[in-house]
Amino acid sequence: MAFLNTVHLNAVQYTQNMSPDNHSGRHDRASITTTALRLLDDVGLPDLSMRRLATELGVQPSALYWHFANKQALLAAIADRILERVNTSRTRDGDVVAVAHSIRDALLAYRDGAEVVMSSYALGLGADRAHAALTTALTSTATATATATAQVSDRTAVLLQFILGHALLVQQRLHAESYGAAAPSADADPSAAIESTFDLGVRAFLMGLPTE
Amino acid sequence: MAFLNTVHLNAVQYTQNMSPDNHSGRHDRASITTTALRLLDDVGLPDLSMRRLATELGVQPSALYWHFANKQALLAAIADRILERVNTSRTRDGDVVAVAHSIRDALLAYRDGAEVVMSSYALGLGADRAHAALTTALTSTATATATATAQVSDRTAVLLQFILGHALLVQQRLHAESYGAAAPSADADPSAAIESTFDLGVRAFLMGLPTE
DNA sequence: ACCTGAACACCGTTCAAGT
DNA sequence: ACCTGAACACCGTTCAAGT
Repeated sequence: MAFLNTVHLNAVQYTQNMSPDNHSGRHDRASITTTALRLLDDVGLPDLSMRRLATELGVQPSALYWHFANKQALLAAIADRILERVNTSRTRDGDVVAVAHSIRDALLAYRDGAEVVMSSYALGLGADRAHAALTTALTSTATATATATAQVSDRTAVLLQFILGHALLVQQRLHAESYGAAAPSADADPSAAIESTFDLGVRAFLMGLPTE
Repeated sequence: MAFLNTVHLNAVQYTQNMSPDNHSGRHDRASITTTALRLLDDVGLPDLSMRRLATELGVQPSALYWHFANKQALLAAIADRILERVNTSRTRDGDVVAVAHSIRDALLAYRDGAEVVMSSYALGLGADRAHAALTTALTSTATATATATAQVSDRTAVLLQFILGHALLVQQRLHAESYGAAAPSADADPSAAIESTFDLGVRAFLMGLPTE
């Protein structure tokens, strides 16, 4: 449940010692991405427009198109940033559950993070880090030691699909609740149900793997 | 693989013997939804605007707001229509795999169908039919006969998340390919890999269920 | 190298007024 | 009951021109 409390409460980490809204000097892809990620977390994806980001940066909208080919390219850079949080330290010992949780937490750490990453991933951009971490963990999993690379690739896709689908629904439900729409399931503790649902999904997947 | 060939090739089924683009008489929610679904399949979600739909109907954009409160309400009606294809005949004998395939096929039968249904489902609208079919099938499954209703609800959510996540990625990848973007996995036969990935996911889920 | 200014072709939504 | 006409407050993107 802890992840639900920290949503929307990110302190942006600056990679440079430079103000994100650089009203004096010029901008580059990194600083623009930093400001865009903070803006995403503040206002959400529907309100993250190129024009609004330009205003935030103290620049004309057209200036952004010198740094990024289009809005989708900007979103891919944001997706990369979001997944930098994925903890790759436990991938080597094959702790698939831990990696799945790390990816899930990275997606939920920023407002609409799952949607941004999913759309970029579908376009073949942005989710390389998550994909690689899962593949490494699955490859070194005990049940999969004698498994062909093609099958590992399939399993990575299955797990990533579940994680993305799960995070997407969680965040869209959060968004729906903030608009006062009624959720279909009338559970007593929805956040606990969500947490156990995620664990159930990941473990069901792992237990269902053939042990040949 | 058959489903991939029939994507984008829908002949719209008219529930009334009435032209969908009713340029003479007046419109109602049903006829507007029919035209909107055809337009969605023709041009895709990003190009399905209220203004374009109004033009298709031979009407001013503002006319649509007499029938639907806003665009989201229209999309929920479309989501309901898409899921009318879900085959509910096999839910009673607990064939979860068949139901999962039926939902998947319904989502893939219209362009961007998964995205429309997912966003509506997250808002608590539109996916009741899919949710109910899965719940019925899981309840009458052999491995779940002695399972509490709360657990069935969790499992329904897990499976639906996987199905929606899977269909969403498949369709976004189709969309990406039409724009010439390179997919990250360089598989020999991607459509066959997708099909087996889906089966793997559903079966892994079912085999992972406790048999208590 | 990086940005401005101005334009193009669009959006969703509201609301008085018509029939 | 159903729709028009007109407006409001926006979009993403391009491109010549500036520094």
